[in-house]
Amino acid sequence: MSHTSGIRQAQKQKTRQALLDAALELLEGQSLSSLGLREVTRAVGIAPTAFYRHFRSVEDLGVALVEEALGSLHPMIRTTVTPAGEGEERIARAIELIARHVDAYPAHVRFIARERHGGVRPVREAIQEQLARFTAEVGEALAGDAESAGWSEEDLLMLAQLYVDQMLITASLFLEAPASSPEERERVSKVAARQLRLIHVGRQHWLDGTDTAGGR
Amino acid sequence: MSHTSGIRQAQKQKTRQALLDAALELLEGQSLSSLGLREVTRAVGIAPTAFYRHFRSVEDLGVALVEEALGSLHPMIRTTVTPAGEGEERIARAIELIARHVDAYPAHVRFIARERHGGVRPVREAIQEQLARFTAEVGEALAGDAESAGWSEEDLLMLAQLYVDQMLITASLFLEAPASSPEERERVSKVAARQLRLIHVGRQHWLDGTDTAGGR
DNA sequence: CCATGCAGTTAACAACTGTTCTCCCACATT
DNA sequence: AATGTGGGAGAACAGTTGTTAACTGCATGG
Repeated sequence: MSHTSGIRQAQKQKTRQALLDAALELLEGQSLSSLGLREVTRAVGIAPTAFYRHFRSVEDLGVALVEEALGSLHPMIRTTVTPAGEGEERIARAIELIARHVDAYPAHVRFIARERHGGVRPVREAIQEQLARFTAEVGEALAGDAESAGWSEEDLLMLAQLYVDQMLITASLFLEAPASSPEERERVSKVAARQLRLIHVGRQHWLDGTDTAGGR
Repeated sequence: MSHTSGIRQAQKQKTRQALLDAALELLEGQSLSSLGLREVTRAVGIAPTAFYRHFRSVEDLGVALVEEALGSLHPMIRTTVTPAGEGEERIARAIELIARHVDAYPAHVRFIARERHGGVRPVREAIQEQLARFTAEVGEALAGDAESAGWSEEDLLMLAQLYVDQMLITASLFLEAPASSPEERERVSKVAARQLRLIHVGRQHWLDGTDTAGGR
């Protein structure tokens, strides 16, 4: 069943995407739990009943949005943590990447930040699940780093969590910074850089007080 | 005008509080932007129109909730950062305090976490403002600490921000942890403690690479 | 003790919501 | 060329929403 291609299927995907886009735009001024089905279809220009051909409910659409939003976030996180260059340079590059991503997909970032603790259970859980996946990936990336020698897996994961949360906080701050003022954005960058630096310093001296030091 | 006391004023405050309480409870399953005026009055048991005697709109009620919620959070933050005892002990105590607070006021914590990035502008701004105040306070408290000698005010504030954010993240994690399983709560505590410890280590070595070191 | 103020009520409104059922017709299948 | 599948439209439904207006009764201040 279903030639995966064809004019028919293509059109369907197109309106489906239109629904997602319209919803994302409408969500800039409200939360998912107050987004109405009719509101979305009206924005797209189709009948309310057509909505059901694509999603069972608005919650359902929300979960789909999580996939889309964190799908676009996925490659960024990978690139951000990828080891290359010296510490200070890596920090600057990571923050630059975050800033660029927020510029490119502001609605996606806003959606994730808003619905991460939002009022719709299934969406919250979908986000948590994806973020846990990210944390695990960052943990693995960290494990391959020379500075992580001697670290327990538990500690690597807690550091990864720290990085992921910090990344989201920074992204959210960029989002709130008025698009017009580069000075505000610069201020956010500076603070975020210092915080990452402090975490980095903590990382370097994490094992200082351990027996491992005199073990030889 | 207005004897601040009297049967009249007392009753008014009472129903006002009832509205706030009812709203807070209703908000456990949705976001503020989808909370209806009628929904709240229905829960309290008064006519919809009576709502206007206390708040101009649901947004307005939301802002009032921010005051209430962060008012209750305020003393906790103070106590948490107050210097007393050795580092490791302070960390344990801080986390214990957070856990207790989440147990005591789960709805408040949920509300703040949810609406911090929520869909209602005035509420978001009220929360941001209060959090900025907290950050400043924590910054001052940090300044009075022996370990902060030689720190610039800028750095103190970025550290304070790190602590405040970390505190909210931890509170939110406690909230998500099923009330029934103490093992999950213990896991959250452990990770949070390690993260605070790492930040603390970073703090201790923050000035290591500075000229100040060879100044003697 | 009486007149005023004001928390709360009742009734009504136009607008909006999610969901159902029935229909249509362009496309895909044979 | 005939058949049928499925995206979308249309109308109608029972509820719900915020807000208005005019009201009632009681604590209050003179």
